[in-house]
Amino acid sequence: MRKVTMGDVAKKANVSVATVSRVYTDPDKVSVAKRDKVLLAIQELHYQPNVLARNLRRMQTNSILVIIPNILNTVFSSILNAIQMAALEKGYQVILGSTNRLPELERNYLHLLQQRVVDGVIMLFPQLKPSEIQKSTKGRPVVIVGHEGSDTGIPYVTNDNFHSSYVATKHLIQLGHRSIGYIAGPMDNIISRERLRGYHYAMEQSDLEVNKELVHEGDFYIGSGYAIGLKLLASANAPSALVTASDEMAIGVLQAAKELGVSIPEQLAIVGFDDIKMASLCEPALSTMAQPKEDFGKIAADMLLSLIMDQPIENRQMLVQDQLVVRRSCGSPRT
Amino acid sequence: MRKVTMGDVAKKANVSVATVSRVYTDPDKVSVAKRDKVLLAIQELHYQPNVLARNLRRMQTNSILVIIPNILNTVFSSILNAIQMAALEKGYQVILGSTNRLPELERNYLHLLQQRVVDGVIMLFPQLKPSEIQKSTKGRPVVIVGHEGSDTGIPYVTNDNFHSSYVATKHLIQLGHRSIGYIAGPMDNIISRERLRGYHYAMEQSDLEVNKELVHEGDFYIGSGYAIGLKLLASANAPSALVTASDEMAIGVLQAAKELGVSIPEQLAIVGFDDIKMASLCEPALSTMAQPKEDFGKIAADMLLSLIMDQPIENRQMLVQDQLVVRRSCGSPRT
DNA sequence: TTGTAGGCGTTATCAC
DNA sequence: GTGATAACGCCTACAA
Repeated sequence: MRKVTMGDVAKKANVSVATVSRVYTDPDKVSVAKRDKVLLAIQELHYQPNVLARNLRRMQTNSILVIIPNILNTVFSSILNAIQMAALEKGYQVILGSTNRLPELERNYLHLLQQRVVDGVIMLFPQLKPSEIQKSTKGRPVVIVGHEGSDTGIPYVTNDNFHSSYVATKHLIQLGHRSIGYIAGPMDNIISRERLRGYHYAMEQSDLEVNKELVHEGDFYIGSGYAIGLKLLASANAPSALVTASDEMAIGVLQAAKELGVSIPEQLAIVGFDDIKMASLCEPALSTMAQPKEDFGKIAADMLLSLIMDQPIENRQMLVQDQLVVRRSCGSPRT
Repeated sequence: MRKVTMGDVAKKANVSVATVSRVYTDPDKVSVAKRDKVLLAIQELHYQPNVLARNLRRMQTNSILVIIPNILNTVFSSILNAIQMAALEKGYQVILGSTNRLPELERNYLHLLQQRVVDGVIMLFPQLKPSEIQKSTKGRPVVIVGHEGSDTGIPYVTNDNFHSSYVATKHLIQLGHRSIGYIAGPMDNIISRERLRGYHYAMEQSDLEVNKELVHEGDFYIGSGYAIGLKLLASANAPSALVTASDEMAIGVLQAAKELGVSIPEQLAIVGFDDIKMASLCEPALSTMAQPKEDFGKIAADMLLSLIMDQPIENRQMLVQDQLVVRRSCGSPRT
């Protein structure tokens, strides 16, 4: 069974290949009679257009690349999922680019854009700086999620980590806490730094002293939360409340607390960050700042597709709001 | 800045396009002198081969499609991740096909294979029957993960759900339990049925009666585990142990138990299925049957790539072993 | 409305 | 080892 091409269909339907092509690209320009003949021939021959040829001719692939730090993290994969849904709707394929946070891999993937393997790229929480991204994409369609584009003009959608962290800390202060600790993410990460700043600002605004011994640097993962939690809770002046820069670290603290017999939220109130799936299922359920993951994905996809199709974008700088999800771990007002 | 093509490079290097092409595809056939000239010209012009043209000419895309029920589930996404790593190593792109378990979407995605958008497909736990898959792929490269290919000859890699469920149940029996309940997955799912069979077989083999009131059908998700758990634990003849067909349902039972003041594992021993991330983090940590997710992915990818490259496959029917991971939730031997 | 024909940029098959 | 040149299958002026 040889490959059947447009020529075969044309012959069978007694028309030219142009007419067959038009049936796909612009059916209205074909008379009903011929259209039906063509459709019939397509059916009978089980013809499938060859997308490779079409791609070359149109110089596009109908696929986009999503560069993502790690698909095992539900924050990232939720965004990815939203992107895929939006893309599917418009007939675009999604190519997966998992980087494990290696800048080198990000660069590699960006290559696919230059080689025209994809029509556009969405970068989730990239390691590369916007300026470098700009340099290696040369004006081709890119959207950044989770960071600003600085002065490159690259469209982006992000949340405000400074503000969200401020809100989380403020919530604990309003519950009556005065000795509030903080577990940060790695300091080479801008998101970590922004979140730490938000904590500091909230404390300062309420005239609360930040005790340096209550502020530690973790790595976002559960193990560091556990280790720091053990240290923090065993010390003489343990805090009465804690903000962590990720839910995983908060859950690590939960485990440490359980081990030390520290009851949560009575003896220690906690607010995490991210609203991963586990946050609602752990014991006690974790209060947390939730990013609007679906919005992130949907907005980014829409932006990118507009870029690809040369449609105007209303707003190239989108800011979405995180939401404080109050569960049991932060307790009720202190008396 | 116009697009630069192979012709431009050829002109600049004073060679034919054929030679330029060879520098990419078969460098050994080009004299060192000319090769260097070409390489230099490529550098100077910042030439990037146009993959679209290459694809058309070679009639391949260097990308594979992974059809996956849901990327938010860590069992699936771990496999996807392993596939992506293996594919990347061999220069293949991974296209994501999330279906939310809709057979209709699976069919749609399979279309991409016929249209040559991808060189091959890996289907993770497909809804479609092997016979239907065979029909719509017509001998093009496909690999199934998690089900057998029945008599279609489609290569597959799967685990033995019957046996694994047998092992899980047997473990509880050996700990001294005699009244063992079971929460099954949806019965229209073959995996659910196999797991249920394994439970029955283990009971039978040990001359234990299966009490029908202790066997319930859930939907794999946490909510159903919770609901069934409440019912089961409140009843007069609650079991002393429980096997669930998924970790999520087991965690639902954990929540129900906490609410009812039933202590785990003392009053109820539990073994789950899947070893999702939460299993090791919940309280108490969950004993569970773990699928070898990395193996699944790696094997499937290697099979598919062999298929694509027309290399012989050692074994088209691969069986991998699940592993019982013993944690606290199943307790110690009864006295 | 329909057909003709010239690319799209690469690779592969020939000769030389 | 190297260079012409003909595909690969489709799309789209342009002409009719």
